[in-house]
Amino acid sequence: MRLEQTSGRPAERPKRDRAATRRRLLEAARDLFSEHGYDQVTVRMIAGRAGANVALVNRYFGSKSALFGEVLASESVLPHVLEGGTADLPRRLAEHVMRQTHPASASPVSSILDRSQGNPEIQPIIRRHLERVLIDPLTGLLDGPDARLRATAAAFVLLGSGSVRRVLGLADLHEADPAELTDRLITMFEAALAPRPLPTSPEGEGL
Amino acid sequence: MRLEQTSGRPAERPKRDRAATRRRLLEAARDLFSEHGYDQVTVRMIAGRAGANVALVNRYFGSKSALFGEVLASESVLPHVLEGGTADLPRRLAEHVMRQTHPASASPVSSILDRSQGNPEIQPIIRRHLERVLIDPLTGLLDGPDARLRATAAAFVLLGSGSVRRVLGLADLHEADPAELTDRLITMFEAALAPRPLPTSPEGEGL
DNA sequence: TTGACATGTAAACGCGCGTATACATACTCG
DNA sequence: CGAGTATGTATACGCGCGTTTACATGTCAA
Repeated sequence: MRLEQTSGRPAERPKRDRAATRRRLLEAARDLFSEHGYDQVTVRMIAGRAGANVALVNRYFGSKSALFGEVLASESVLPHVLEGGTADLPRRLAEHVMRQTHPASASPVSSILDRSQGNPEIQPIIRRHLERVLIDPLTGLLDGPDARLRATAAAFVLLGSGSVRRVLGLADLHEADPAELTDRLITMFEAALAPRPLPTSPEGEGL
Repeated sequence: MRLEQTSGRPAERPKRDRAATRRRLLEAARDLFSEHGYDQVTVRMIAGRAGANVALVNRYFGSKSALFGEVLASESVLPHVLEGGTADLPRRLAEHVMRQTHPASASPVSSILDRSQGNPEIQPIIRRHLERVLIDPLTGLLDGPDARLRATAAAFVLLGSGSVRRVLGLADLHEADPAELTDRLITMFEAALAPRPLPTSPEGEGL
């Protein structure tokens, strides 16, 4: 009774294509959430961009927040950053942050998380996603004590760069020498992730 | 029936007291914005807590967003953190972050900024405030090159800790040894603020 | 005392939102 | 074909929001 075709060959898609419409809605939602954040995007905007009717959002996803959850579930925040062991991890994290400073290469989910943190309705969704794709894998990657704390400290920098991008804008970041900013981020991630806190500089080292 | 005639001493406040009402509205707004963030607070909630009529919000402040701006302007984010030179600065910043992890001692404005970053209507207000009370003073405090970039890198950690608090919650932070987390934050701020990027660890140092 | 003004109140406006309902049309298959 | 269903559409509901308007009442000076 479903749309399972009984024949072996792929049937011609009908003009009315549930799967395709659903996919278009999901992609439209991803793009819009990524650009404007959850609260600023209306279901009518999503339907409009997908070329679909508003009611289909609720028909296919149940609610706006459920659609948001599906968008997050369908994407991964840190594509390859967490693969490859810990040797080069601070550098890979730093380069990930640098990548987010160019909208063209920023990952949609990073932008979504940057821009959608306000609404309490989706806070548990965001929290679970962040733990699932960032905190938990990163914790698992780390040896030594306090792995979860160290992963959380690294999240300070990752999420903080998002706040800075959104609130302060990209101008300051683009004026900087990318190599130097990368190096600075690497040492910040090293300080966050080190098994034990790194020794602090002698007081008064000139800043 | 005037009991209090005009006299030399400060007259009794009238039952209808513009200044006091305004102040109550401002304080109610500060508390509510701090607890729930801009979007989640309605002008009716503010008026209710202040024991005032809704229309007075607009009469005295013009609009909800203007009231928000006044709240920010009336408070300082980093009370004494930026006073006292650079010698102990990373430690003072780290301790400021630690203080925010206990709601009782968190500064209202930090909470407001944590929770109100989504709405584009107030984004310029937040941006200006953050530059005025954080980025600019911090930049001025730093010697050496790239002062503004280094201040921005420190803002990564400051704002990131806010995101983590709001999204991930305080549980992970409270489970940690405060002294160790403080030390870790100190080294992270040192890495952010150092005149030149600190040397990176030899690759493969065990994480 | 009285009239003008400052302050506070009550009620509604207009809007956009997420969502639900009732209907229309394309497709499938006996 | 023709019934039955999957898919899409048009429209409205109900609500809460920020804001505005019209009015009431306390205050103070002349």
